[in-house]
Amino acid sequence: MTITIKDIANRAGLSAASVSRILTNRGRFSEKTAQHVRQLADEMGYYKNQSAADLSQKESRVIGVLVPITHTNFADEIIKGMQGKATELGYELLIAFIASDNQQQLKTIKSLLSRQLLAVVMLAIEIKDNTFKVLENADILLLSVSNQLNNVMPSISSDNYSMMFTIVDYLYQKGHRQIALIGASDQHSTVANLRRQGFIDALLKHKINYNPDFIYGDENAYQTGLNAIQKFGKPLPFTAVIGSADIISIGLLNGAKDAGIKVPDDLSIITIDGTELTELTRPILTAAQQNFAKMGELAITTLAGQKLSPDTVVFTNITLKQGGTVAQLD
Amino acid sequence: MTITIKDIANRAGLSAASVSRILTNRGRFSEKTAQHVRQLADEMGYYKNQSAADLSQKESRVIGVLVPITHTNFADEIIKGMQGKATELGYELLIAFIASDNQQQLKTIKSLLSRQLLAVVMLAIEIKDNTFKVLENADILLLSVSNQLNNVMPSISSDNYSMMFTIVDYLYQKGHRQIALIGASDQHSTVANLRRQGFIDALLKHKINYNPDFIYGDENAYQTGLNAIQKFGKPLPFTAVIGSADIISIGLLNGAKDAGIKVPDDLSIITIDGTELTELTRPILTAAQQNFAKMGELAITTLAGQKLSPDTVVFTNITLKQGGTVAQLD
DNA sequence: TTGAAAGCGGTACCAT
DNA sequence: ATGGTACCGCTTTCAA
Repeated sequence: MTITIKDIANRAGLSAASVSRILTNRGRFSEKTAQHVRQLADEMGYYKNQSAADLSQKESRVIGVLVPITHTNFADEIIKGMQGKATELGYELLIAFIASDNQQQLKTIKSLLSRQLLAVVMLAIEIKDNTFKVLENADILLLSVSNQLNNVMPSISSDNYSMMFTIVDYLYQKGHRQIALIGASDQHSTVANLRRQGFIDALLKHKINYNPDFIYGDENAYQTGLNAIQKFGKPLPFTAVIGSADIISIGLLNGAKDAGIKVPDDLSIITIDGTELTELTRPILTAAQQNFAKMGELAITTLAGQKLSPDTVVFTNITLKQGGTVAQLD
Repeated sequence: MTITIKDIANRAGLSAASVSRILTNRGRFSEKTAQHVRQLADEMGYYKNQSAADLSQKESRVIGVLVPITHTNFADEIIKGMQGKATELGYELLIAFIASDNQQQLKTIKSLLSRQLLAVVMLAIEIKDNTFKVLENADILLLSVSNQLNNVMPSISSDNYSMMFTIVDYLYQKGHRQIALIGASDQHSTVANLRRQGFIDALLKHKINYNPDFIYGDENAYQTGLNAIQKFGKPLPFTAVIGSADIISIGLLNGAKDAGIKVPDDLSIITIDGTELTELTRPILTAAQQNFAKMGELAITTLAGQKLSPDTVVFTNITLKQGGTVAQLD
């Protein structure tokens, strides 16, 4: 038998209403009885039945978080950021891992929607159209984190366009003129589109005509990096390469090693993301590091503020983190 | 205004009771009205209010999962395994990331216990005593996954003792006689204790007296691997080393590289865990691979079966996965 | 400051 | 096959 508010009320010689008020710190009560009740609750091993509370209160403070089940190692950092702020502001996170499989996706979403949620936050999810419809119809706050989605729903992310200027400027200043971009070719991804456009424009700014062949690979995978090196062969037609995710860059690094290409002497690599993974390679990867923890925090504060419209776009800073994979050319 | 079962009942000219029966597939009803109701529910955008359902039904099908917030990359694999089976058997997972900080730990647990849960599954968590007390008093099913905890609570894990025989036998057969074990020195961890004991006994079986100095490092961290190499210097007093986790082994590998020690020529490395991380190194790490996905599946089926006692111990298989970090000595 | 009572949305028992 | 109803545990008005 589980302990309810009534049990406490009986023992304390009070009504359930009073106990409720005390335990939730709402309304008026005397501090003296309150102390007694709190102690009693503790002794008796009472835990609020949140389902009952949710049912009774109209407003919910639960935020659903959709995390792609395909391991993206930065999701942890975002969640960590959200978690901290959520605890601080009194929100709860309901984390659900979501498969890429359409059928399963719907099932997960529906079960999520069965809990009354304040909002649903999607981490780096490329959402399927029909799944999106379901969420939209459910009339619930939506927020995309780390995946910039202009005008579809509000999002918190890095400024992917200007990020490319930071990267290209850096490489240019290091003497690089032939630069490739790997893993941002997906035509259907807003992020990839922005990165390609920023890449091209940044090159033009330096009066470099970009070579379309140097933009390659549309999948966010280790294999994409390996493939890229194989495709371009040895010697490589460029001196520097930008990996659109850490895992891609590690593929580039290992591919280079396998092909007898020295990093950074024969090839410079700069990676986008800059998660812990970048510390595990030799040399350590130079990175345009995204501020994932900050994204997580902002996700919560933004939702708490509730000033959201589909074209709300919040940017977090990026940091150029020096590793050992970019050489200075003479 | 959210759609309730009553709204549907009104529109269909039925009672709430009937709609409930139909939507949950319980009790008797005619297929004809059922079809109508289901369609109506769909059209009206109805989602069951799970809180109400939970409150009404005494039994819950929600399983809480405690995941350490410190990035352990195998947690994902376990969760994936749980997720699949859970969906299949009609359970829901409530995932909560838990900090190592005592204060926050309690807060998380309490909020978890506020949802009526069928069980709490702990992934690789070294739980603090007082936190454990809270869980124990809450009178809820407990299960530890991947962290073998003999006689404290039921657990699903690899057989850490016999695993060491597999590893040592393999190294012995490859000609190694001087073997070190890194990252299993924590005296308070059952897993570490079992690994050390298994290591020692496996060596004895081959008539090798173990050298206590060769057991080093108690933290599950990249740095532990780096430190180990530094500590033993060059040339190393052993020909092979066992890393007690992938991240440690990567530290060993990079530490060796930094010190000019060639792997596997000068040093053989075998790692315990065998997650995706092991594919990212050069050479690829040879691993005693744990079956994390299976652990996840078993966690759910075991809970579904409910035949649990504190001394229930379920083992999953381990696989020796050949990489390029173990050399054959002559 | 405290209590009585209605109600949140479903479920399940007992009638019909 | 369907409907009426009590109830799950908590919150919240309103009255005392």
